[in-house]
Amino acid sequence: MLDIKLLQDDKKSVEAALLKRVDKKNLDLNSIIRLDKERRAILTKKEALQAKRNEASKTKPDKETVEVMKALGSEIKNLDKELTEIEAEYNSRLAALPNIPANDVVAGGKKNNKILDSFAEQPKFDFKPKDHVELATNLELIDYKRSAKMSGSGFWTYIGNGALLEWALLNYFIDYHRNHSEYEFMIPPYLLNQESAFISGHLPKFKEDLYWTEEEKICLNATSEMMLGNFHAGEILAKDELPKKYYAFSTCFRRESGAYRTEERGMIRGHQFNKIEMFHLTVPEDSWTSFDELVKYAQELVEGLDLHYNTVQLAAGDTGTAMAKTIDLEVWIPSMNTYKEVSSISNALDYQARRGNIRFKDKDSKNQFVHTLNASGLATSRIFPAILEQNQQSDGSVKVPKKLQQYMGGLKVLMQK
RNA sequence: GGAGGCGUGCCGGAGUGGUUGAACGGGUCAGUUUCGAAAACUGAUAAGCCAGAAAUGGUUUCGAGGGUUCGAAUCCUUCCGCCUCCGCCA
Repeated sequence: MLDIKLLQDDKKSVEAALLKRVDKKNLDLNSIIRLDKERRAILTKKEALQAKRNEASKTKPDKETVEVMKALGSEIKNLDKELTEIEAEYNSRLAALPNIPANDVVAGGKKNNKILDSFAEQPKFDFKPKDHVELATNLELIDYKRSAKMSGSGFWTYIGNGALLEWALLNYFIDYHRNHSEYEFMIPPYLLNQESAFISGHLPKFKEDLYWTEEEKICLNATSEMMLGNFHAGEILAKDELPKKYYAFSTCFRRESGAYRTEERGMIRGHQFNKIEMFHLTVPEDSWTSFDELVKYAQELVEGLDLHYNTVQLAAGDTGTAMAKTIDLEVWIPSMNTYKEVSSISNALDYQARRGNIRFKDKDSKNQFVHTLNASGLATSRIFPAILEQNQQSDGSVKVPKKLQQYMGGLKVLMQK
């Protein structure tokens, strides 16, 4: 949610910034400003009448006054109705505006994404490399077939050493975060209500991408960012409580309806995957420092596994609605001859905090919105195939990254039984 | 699943239709006092919105929504949350 005052005061620069990510024909700031004007006019009128009524109601009124107030009451009611309608329209239009991209975020869509950095060499194979589905099946790490039987396509079961590898990854992530004592570990519920999904910015836009229960109006989380963003909703934090830094584990659920399924085989895009998410709440002046820290931590996690990946700054149009700036870490998937996101690091500035009404008292005891940031740290579902594919050897075996071996009873190589 | 109770400010806790944004107590902050501190005393201490350059004024909010009324924290209603007892399951 953007600040309406920003629109009122400096429509031109807001518009210019938003055009970096939205088509001109889809951007109508004037109507929002107009609705806001109308809204305030009616509100002022209504409040004047209410003041009159309150004055008369301070003591028991006489018969005559009661009659006058009756009429006044119905007038207030009418204004109120009018106001409710305008506000609904106003709010939904304002809420639909995406965040203002940061200054250094370039305009346009995916094709304008820019590689900032690249880690390690792209592995070369002197044999025909297999894709991760084949590797995982041959090495009996994952059972795709039986999973489809039980749950449908897009689900998988980790079996044996595969389950061990998955768990090793999570342990590696968690142990890494545990070294940073200011971070608090969280395991939130996986189901959340509609209001929370709105606050996190996933409603209304991503309704179709979430799994909803039939009876109750709650959905499975698509990322624990949804939970962490809501954890402090409605609160006013003390300044010395900030920054708050969390890392949370959750299994994430996404319908991915109609998406990409054919080329993205196996576990590149599934309905269920495991993820550790980092999340910061900061004072505004510190949020970019936090951003750099999150980028660094996410990078260190991938680098610890010796995987070749790129650090990519997203163009405005490819950045999530709520975010002012996003950097993705994209790991090399040889079979697809492409790079796939394993971590997305974003600064939402006050956009989410405004929706969630998360504030802090500044040094003048004024309440200000906090800034929120999130970053995967990391999701397993793309790291797992990257490990299989990048570390495969000519005999079909796969080397276990050094950092993971301690979590797998010293196992160094995954081999066919 | 059945029966009952409860939801008020940072916290505890009054308040059952008329100057109640809310008694009282605690906390916190500031001041007085003190060499300093404690104690005591005095004062301050919610948020949103609207108008205003500001001072300030207005308005809304007592779990959330709707209703009754000239007037609602107080009455009705729906929803949400919490608690207790019984049952059921582990």
